[in-house]
Amino acid sequence: MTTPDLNLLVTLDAVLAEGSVARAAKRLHLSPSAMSRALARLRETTGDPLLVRAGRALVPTPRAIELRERVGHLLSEAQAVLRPAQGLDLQRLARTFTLRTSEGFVECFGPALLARIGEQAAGVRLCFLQKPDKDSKALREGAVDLETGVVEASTAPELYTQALFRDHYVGVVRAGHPLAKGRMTAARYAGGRHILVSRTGEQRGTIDDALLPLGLTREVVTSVAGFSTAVGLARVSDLIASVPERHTRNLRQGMHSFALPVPTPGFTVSLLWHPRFAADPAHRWLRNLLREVCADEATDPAADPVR
DNA sequence: CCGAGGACGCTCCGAATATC
DNA sequence: GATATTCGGAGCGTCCTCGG
Repeated sequence: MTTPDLNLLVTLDAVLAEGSVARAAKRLHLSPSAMSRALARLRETTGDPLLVRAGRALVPTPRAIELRERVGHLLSEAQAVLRPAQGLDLQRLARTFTLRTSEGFVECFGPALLARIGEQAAGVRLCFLQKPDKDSKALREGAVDLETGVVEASTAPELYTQALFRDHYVGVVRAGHPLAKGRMTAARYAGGRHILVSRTGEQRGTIDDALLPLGLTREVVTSVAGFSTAVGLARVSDLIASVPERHTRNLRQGMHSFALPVPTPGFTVSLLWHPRFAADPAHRWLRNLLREVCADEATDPAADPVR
């Protein structure tokens, strides 16, 4: 198998960005005919016309539209690889990173993360944003540097992801709650009054689905948009909150937490970022720091009272 | 083993032609 | 008229062969 001419990537990027053979030629300091020939080679290599005539202008094919962004990122990465290495000077690094995190992440991992940043790079600031939806637009546009969350089928395919830790649901009630004494059973759990956490306002969730095969239903008294609200409400009432274990570890202090008496699927919380940042040394440093912090918290045996 | 020289392929260019 | 495409020729690098 012959290696494709990688110089064609530069040509492809120029042609797709300009949408014109003449302008792409100008950009790369070639003659229009040379660019036309290069486009012909690209067409042969990709097996797609890439740009087709529409009146006087050329318009991109669906394949060309699909490639446009990918090629741009590939080139910027390749250029970063070929650039002379510039050591990352953390002492002098002055930069604000914007992180869009899942609920409870800041409360759980923020203190350790900020402490490490303070030690290593005092000029770095973090800006944590709420995550009202799963839309990847902010990452794509560069408004957000990093995101944490569960990777789903709807997650934008161009994003890079790395698993941070596994999490699962636990139940939590106030200290001295009747459920805090005795053995927890599915029937006792289902018999209580519950807080449902739903970002979208849905009236049932995975726990209701898990109770169904046991012939049980639970009474949902109220639904709230966030885990911290649910825990806060459970702290001052007789309501039961069912929340992710890792994300609410700090929030549940002084309360009674228990393993759910019904099997519910665990989930993996991942780090997500856009390819544009893949080769950025400062961004890479922050990604490593986040991974370290999450790994450390995961291996802290004193931190998990629920088994 | 090494250098010279020819064959070949690739890419470039300018000019001519096609298309809208 | 503006732009894209095709054509023929030129320059350059690589590969192969051959002689020293």
